[in-house]
Amino acid sequence: MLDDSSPDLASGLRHTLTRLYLTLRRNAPLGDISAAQGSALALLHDHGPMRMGEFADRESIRMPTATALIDGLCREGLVSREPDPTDRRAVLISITPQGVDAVDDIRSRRDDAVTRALADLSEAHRSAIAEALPALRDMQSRLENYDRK
Amino acid sequence: MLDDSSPDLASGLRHTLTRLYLTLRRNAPLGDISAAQGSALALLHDHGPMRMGEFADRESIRMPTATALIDGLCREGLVSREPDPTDRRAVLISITPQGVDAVDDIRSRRDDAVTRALADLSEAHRSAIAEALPALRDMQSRLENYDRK
DNA sequence: TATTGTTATACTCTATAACTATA
DNA sequence: TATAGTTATAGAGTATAACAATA
Repeated sequence: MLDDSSPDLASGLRHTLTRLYLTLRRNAPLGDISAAQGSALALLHDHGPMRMGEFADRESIRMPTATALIDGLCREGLVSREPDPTDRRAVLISITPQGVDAVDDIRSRRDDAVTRALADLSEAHRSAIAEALPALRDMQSRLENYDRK
Repeated sequence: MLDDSSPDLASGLRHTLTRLYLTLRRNAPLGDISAAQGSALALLHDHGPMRMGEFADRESIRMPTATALIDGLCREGLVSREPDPTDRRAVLISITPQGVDAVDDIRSRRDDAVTRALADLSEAHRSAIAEALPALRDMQSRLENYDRK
């Protein structure tokens, strides 16, 4: 019988989550774009336009790093920069339609890999995962909140 | 009613797994060591000594990259290199006791974060996760095998 | 000749420090 | 004077190409 609150559950879960993510990443690689670019595009895709400084904060990188990263993405047409009309020191960075396509593409390739793996599972295993998904979401939001403790 | 085999389950699971991993990484950062170093140490910790070429293959990096990465870890005393007694062209790289400590330390800090999040969940959510863990392991091993399709 | 690894070189991502322009 | 970003410079991680040593 499994003891829910044991460190074994936490350690087993940590290990499995880590391997699942890394395997998924390996299964559907980013291809042309780097990990830093992929993360930047996903943020701009999900959050919408933002200032350079907010982008740097959310990506946990420094401003000069953000400048260089965004410059590269602009050169490739995946991101665009506009002066902020309310503050002439600032710039607003946005994902382009081409950038949206790049994010959607990688996500759908990863979804396909997960769909295939789920289809190969037993019905019992598949439904166990379906029933745990809300609990995993709950755990994720709690972990996220510890960040700003 | 949730349709287990729907793309929605795959997409929701992919999203939650991704966020869980990234949040966990952010919650318990590697600190002094880089991501590449952490991955290298985890591999050597779990697999044991190996040749430079096998290390490069398993990390999906090129040999010159592996040489530089291992050189850095050697300088920090986390990894050691020995000539392979059976083939004088080759070297065997191993994790040192200090490197083992570094891996154990980061893993235990991540386990602590997961333990805390699990403890904060409802009993129903915690047991849903406990019951899904074998299914998640099953899914992970299937995804891993697709890699060598 | 084929294999194992290293050296030389270059590009990206990361950082700190110093600078410019605007508030 | 403080804030938003950029430029200058440096270190780590990545790659390809060319090389050295050994099988």
